[in-house]
Amino acid sequence: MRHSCAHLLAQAVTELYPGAKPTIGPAIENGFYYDFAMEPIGDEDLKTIEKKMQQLARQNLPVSREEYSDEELLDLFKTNEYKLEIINDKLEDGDASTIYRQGDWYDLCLGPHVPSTAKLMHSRLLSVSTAYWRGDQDRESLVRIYGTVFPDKHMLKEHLQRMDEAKKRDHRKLGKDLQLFHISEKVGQGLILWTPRGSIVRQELQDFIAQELKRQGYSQVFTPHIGKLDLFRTSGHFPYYQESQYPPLVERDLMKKLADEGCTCSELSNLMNEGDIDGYLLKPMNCPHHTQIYASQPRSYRDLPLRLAEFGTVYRWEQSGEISGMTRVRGFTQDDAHLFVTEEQIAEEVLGCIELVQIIFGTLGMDDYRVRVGMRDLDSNKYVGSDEGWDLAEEACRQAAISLGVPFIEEEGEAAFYGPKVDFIVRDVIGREWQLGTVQVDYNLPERFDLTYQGSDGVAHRPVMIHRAPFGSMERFVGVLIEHFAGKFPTWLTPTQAHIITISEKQTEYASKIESELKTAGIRVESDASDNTIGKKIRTHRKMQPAYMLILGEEEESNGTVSIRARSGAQQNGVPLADFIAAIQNEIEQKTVAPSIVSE
RNA sequence: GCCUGUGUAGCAUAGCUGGUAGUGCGGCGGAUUUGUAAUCCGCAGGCCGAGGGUUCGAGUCCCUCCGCAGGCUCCA
Repeated sequence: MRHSCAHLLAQAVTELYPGAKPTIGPAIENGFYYDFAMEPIGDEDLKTIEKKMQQLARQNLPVSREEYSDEELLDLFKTNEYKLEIINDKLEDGDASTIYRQGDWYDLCLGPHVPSTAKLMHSRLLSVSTAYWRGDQDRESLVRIYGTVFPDKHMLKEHLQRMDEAKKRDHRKLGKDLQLFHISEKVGQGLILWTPRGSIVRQELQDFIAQELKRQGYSQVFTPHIGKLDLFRTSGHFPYYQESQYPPLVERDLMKKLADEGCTCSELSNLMNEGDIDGYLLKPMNCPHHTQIYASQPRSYRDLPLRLAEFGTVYRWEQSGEISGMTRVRGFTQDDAHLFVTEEQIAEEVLGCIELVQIIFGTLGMDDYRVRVGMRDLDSNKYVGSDEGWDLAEEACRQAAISLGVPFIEEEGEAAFYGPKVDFIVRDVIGREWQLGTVQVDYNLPERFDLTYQGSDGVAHRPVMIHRAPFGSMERFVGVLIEHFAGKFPTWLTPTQAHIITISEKQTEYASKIESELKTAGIRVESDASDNTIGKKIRTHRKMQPAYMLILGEEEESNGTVSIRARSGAQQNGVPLADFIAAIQNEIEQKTVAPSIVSE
């Protein structure tokens, strides 16, 4: 049905814009799109097209399937080079093809389709954008129109409402409303400024994972934000990934000397690429630094696994058009760790990493994720390392994913250039997928840095590295988390856990007494003793989504109690302060996903 | 990076075919002292993203750049 509606869209467009050439128009989740080779159109044009589609739908044109010979097909589409390309590709593969016809319009298609256009009355065009023909940046730019269609009016309306609801939990909007982070044009694109409230969320998450790491025998390390170019030449990141790095920093004296010699920018760049001069790179990842910690001492098999963990901030030059909120940024902090292990330890250690991801996702109630095992693309040569190493590493990842006990898919070509990986992927409110946690096996870097350990046989062996980041990056993770909770964080994560609201200024003193007792108990609290009405104060404070509001009036003051108001509006009056403190401390300690002190 | 949109005070917005900026929230001051989703009055906030151009005159039209949004491409 969605695909049929794409046909209807193409019919409408070709009737309205005679020069437009339809290319492809598949169904996608919740809708469809169709790409046209035509002059760019705007949002207003969508309405016109939409009207035309309704008109065509109302005509109740029967949709029929027709078969033609190859020559006839080529003749039918002779004015549309895109369709010809498709037909020729199909002929090469030996596939037959059919066309579907409605009215005097027809399209190359395998079907199936709805019997008549009357089934397509309830559609809506959503947006117009562009795409490259066959997804190739070097080929023609096409106009892509997105739309959706439902069997009846009611379902269409519901779907559109759902989309509106989803937009309300967009982390970019909530991040602003809840004052969690800020992006300043003056600082730069894709560079996140963590404001005090957002920093609390991040710090709580970091503390949480640090605790788990201690339990699993990790060692905490710290490394600087830059490193010599040579370090990254050895790792293989420079100059081959230059496109996605900030340009290198060159020492002042050297710069001056080169300038005096009349060196041009391109000469400088060449000198750096060839290794004739050195400089420093903002680190695009933490692994090279960690290899040097490993190499700082002779290692024995008894030292392994050596697990080095760091919340390491890295910088990558993402394309300007790809930067988005907190989920795609240019500077971010990975909850990174590198495990140096023997080959026999790979399976167990990969499993340990994956369990860590599961603990985190479980604690936060995130169950809507998928697992992807990224394998190499056998046809590509962008990978480094031996085939045997890759085979072993891929098998280790596969086995770890299997023992995970959740469905996973293997995808060719999704591996890192240095090794296969297991990724945890979640969706944001708009349906886009983001890679969060990742575990990657790497035979390559130990080789490049010539890392060794002495085995029980007294001979030097090569360790294997495992890269892993259960959150992925703090920025992306918190961004996704904001949407996951729609800003209503669990008590342990929420920036302000209790907001104190007084009914009149008579309770100001009582409020500050309660406030200081809560603070002493380690509760993050905010107090409002302004002279606004109680209704107004509740309205205002609700917006910041504290786990609880404590309402204080004459009654509470004389009894030494608090009245607790939950986010839902549910309330419990006259609770002794000590009881509330005990309850909220327990909730924080347990990391309860949904605040539940007040029963509904 | 490419395409299409878009950019008005901290936030949300009005401003038609060009005549030199309104409103709400928030903030500040005052009145009020309130029992669960907006008490009243007053005040201060804008080089209308930046720069250039057309014009007697530009928030409005044109160009360049920057940011943002949706896609595309990319994501070691």
